Order: sequence, then structure tokens, then C-alpha cells
Amino acid sequence: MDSPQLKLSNQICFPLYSVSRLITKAYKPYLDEMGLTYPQYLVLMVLWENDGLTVNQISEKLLLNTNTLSPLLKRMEKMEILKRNRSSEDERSVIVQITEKGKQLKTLAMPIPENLIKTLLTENISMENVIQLKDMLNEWIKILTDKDN
Amino acid sequence: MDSPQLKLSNQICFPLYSVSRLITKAYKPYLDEMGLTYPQYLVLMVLWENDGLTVNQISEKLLLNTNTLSPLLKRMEKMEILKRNRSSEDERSVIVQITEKGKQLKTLAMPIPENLIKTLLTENISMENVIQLKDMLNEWIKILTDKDN
DNA sequence: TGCAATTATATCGTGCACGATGCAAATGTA
DNA sequence: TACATTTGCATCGTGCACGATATAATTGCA
Repeated sequence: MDSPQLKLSNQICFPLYSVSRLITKAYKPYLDEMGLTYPQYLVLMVLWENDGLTVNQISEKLLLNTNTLSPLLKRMEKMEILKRNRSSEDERSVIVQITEKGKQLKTLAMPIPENLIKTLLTENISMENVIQLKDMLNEWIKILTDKDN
Repeated sequence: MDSPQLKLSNQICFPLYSVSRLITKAYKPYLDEMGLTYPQYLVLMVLWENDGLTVNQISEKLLLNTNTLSPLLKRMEKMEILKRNRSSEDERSVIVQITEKGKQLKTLAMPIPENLIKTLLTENISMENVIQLKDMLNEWIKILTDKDN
């Protein structure tokens, strides 16, 4: 049985999985300076944009469940990047607030996106191509998160 | 400071990271039937295509280092999906060979790719679009693996 | 009101990823 | 031929991901 559909080179998920890992690795030197991991950086981007969200609201934005987020936020609290407090309105909810230290990391993060995108633009790949790719990925996110529910 | 470049919606890595995870999750029902994880499935795809490779050769194909692969292969050997033996030519190398059980899993895997691609094709996303996306990802893999060395 | 169902978060166990380190075999070179 | 260097693999520690499960607060409804 030849089955070309099972060849690695014909897969779509494998390049997605690899590029995701490789780009995360490309972030590493910048994130190391900030003492952050990539998922921690994602949490900070959410909080920089919108502070004081609940764990659940962060979960929805990052598409990560609380079994991933809770320990992650716990570590970040220990690092004094954010604080977690029970909501007084709904004692089940935990409100996450960024600290001064967390806010200051934003300055260090400012140049990261431009540096990263420079790496990804080539003779064959324009900014337009990247936008197009992002649109496709966002449509897939819509499809694949709908399926879950 | 407004810094739109730090908004989650303007990132390219975040949708890559999310889609990679979500597609892996879409594989899960199929892989569960086979008792495999996604990385284990990747190893099998390599071996189905080319049996008897060394750990290093698998490492190059999957872009995973031995610190990830060694434990993964060890688990797969325990599951009796493959065997690991020192090469007699070069005692440093370990040659990985698929077992009968591993070969038989291929039959179960055959329909997976088509089922997966059905999920990913929509009104707005054609097979052509997917191919184009894959080409972009492969170019990025080239760039980002060159950078490493 | 009473109580089952739902919701929000946390914990546990397992399996990746990956940087750092170790070790033995092979290679290169003085 | 000695021996430093390189190569191939493995192990360790840490931090995700994620399914399963637990717990407490809230909600819904008979």
C-alpha cells in the first residue's frame, strides 16, 4: 500500500505544528530578556489590552482551559507580574490584575512584533500573504472551536 | 501607549499556535482509536514511509531533538509499536524499526487525512488555499531552521 | 424554599517540548 | 598512535497542554 496521503510531506498539520514551535523558538531570545515564556507573554498581551479580566475571560481569549491557565497564572503571580483575587460579586470568579512590574514589561515587548515579522517576510512571502494566512487561520479557529461546543 | 502591534488580534504566531493545538485536538478521536498521541502518529508516518531510520534521521524529519524523541520512542517501544537497536556499524546510533503491530496501525490511519481535510475546507477556503498556506509554512520552516544553525 | 444542575476555578496525572548536561563511540589531527 | 573534538543518544528539570476529577458558589426550577 502506497498511501501518499500518509506521507509527512502531504500533511497540513505537521507544518503548522512545526512552524508554531519554530516561531515560538524565534521569540525566545526576546522573551528570555523579559524572563517570560511564550504562553506567559500571551497572558500579558491580553492584560495589557484589557486589565482586570477573570480567569474565564482570559481562557476564552487564549483558547486555553483553566487546567492550563490556573498553574500558569499562579506562576506569574509568584513572579509578581500579576495578582489574583476572588471577585466579590461572584465568589467563584478570580479577577486577574497586572502589577506595576507587569506593566513595565510592555516597554520591553514593544519592539518584538516588528522584529519577528522581519524574519518572516521573504522574496516569496509578502505582508499581504501573511495577512491572508492569518485570515485563513482565524477562519479555522472559528470552525474548530465551534465543533468543540 | 496604544501599541496596536501588541494586540492579540494583530499577532501571527498566536493563530498559528492555536490552530496547531486545535487541529491536534481534531485528530484526537481518530488517534484515540489507535491508542496514539499526535507526536507518536508523526513518528509512525515517518517509519511507514521509511523504516529502519536512526533516531537522528527521525529527528531531522520531525524537527524534534533527541531530548524529545528518546522518551517518545521509548514509550512507543514499550507499546510494542517499534523496536530500538544499536547500529553495528556505528555503535552510537540507534536504529528504529517498526513492528508488525506498528505496520497494522497504518490501515486504521488511512482514512484520517481525508476526514481531517474535510473539516478544513469551507466556502472561503479551497484546497488551493490550503496548498498555498502549506507552501508558505514550508518556506518559513526553511528560514527558521537555517537560523538555528 | 429545597435541591439538582450549572458555572468558575483548581488539582492531578501523563505526555510532550526543550535547555542543560552527561557519556560513550567515532573522528580528526598533531 | 595519543588525545582533543565531534557526534549520537539519553537523562534531568521545568513549563506547558489537556483529559479527568474535585469543590465551592451560583442558578434554575419544581
